[in-house]
Amino acid sequence: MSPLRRAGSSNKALPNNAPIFSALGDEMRLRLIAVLCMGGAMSITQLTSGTDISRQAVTKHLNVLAAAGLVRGIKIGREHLWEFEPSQLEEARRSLEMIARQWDQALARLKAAVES
Amino acid sequence: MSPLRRAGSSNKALPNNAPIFSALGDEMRLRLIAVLCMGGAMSITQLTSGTDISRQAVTKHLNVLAAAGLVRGIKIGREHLWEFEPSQLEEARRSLEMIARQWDQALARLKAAVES
DNA sequence: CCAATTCGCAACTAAATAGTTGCATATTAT
DNA sequence: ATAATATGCAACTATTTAGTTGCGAATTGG
Repeated sequence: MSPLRRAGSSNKALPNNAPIFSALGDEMRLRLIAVLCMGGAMSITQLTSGTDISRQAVTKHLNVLAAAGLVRGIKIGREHLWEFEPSQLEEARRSLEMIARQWDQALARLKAAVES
Repeated sequence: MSPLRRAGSSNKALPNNAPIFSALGDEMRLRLIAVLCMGGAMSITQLTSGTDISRQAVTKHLNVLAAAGLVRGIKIGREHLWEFEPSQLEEARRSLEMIARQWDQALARLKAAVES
C-alpha cells in the first residue's frame, strides 16, 4: 500500500480538520477570533470599527468562521451579535497535538533503530 | 480604542501565524504532513503514489508547506526528498493554546462579575 | 552509450476567495 | 410618523489557488 493510503487509513481525523485550519488561515479572521475570545459577544459594526475593510467584508469573514464552527451568531433586535465557540478550536488543537505525538514516536523509533 | 486595535496591540502573535494555518488548511497537505511525520523523508514520486493528483500538484503543495516552514526539502542525486519540520507546527500549537487560555480567562472574569 | 527515472520550469484553465458597491429591510429613537 | 441605525442580499471585479499539460534537464542503471 502506498504511504499516503496507509496514513490516510490509519488516521482519518487530520484531513477532516482542513476546513478549520483554512478558516484560521487569514489574518483578519485570526484578529476577529482574538477579539471575540477576549471581549465576549460583539456586533458587526463594533467589530468593523478599527478595521480598514468594509462591514460586508467583516460579515463574510464571520460567516466563514461560523461555517467552520469557530463562531456563533445571535440576533438580538436589529443587532447581530457574534461570540466565540471554543469546541472546534479544541478539535484543531487536538489535531496538532496528535501530529506532534506521532512525530515524537517516529523519532523514538528512529533512535531505537539506530541504537540497535 | 476600538476592540480590534486593542486586541491587535495586546496580542500581535496570533495574526502572524495566519500563513501557517493557511498552509494547514488543505486536505491534501494535511495528508502529506501526516505521511512525512510518520514515515520520515520521502521523494516526490513516493508521495505522489496513492494520490489522485499529479506529481506537479504534489510538488506545489510541498512548496506551500515549505514556504510556511512546515517541511524541508533535501536534494540527493536525482531525487528530492522532503521531511517534516516540527518547529512551525509547535508555533501553531502555541497559538491555539494561547487563544484557549484567553478564552478561559474571559470566562473566569465573566463568572466573577456575575457572582459579585 | 542509451534508456529509464526523477524532477523542475513555464504556460494555461477553472474555480475559489477577498473585497467592493448599491440597494432593500428591519429595528430603535425622537 | 420619521429619521437614524444595523444589517442582509445580490452582483460585480480582481486576485489567488489548485490543478493540468508539455517539454527539457539531470541522474542512474544496464
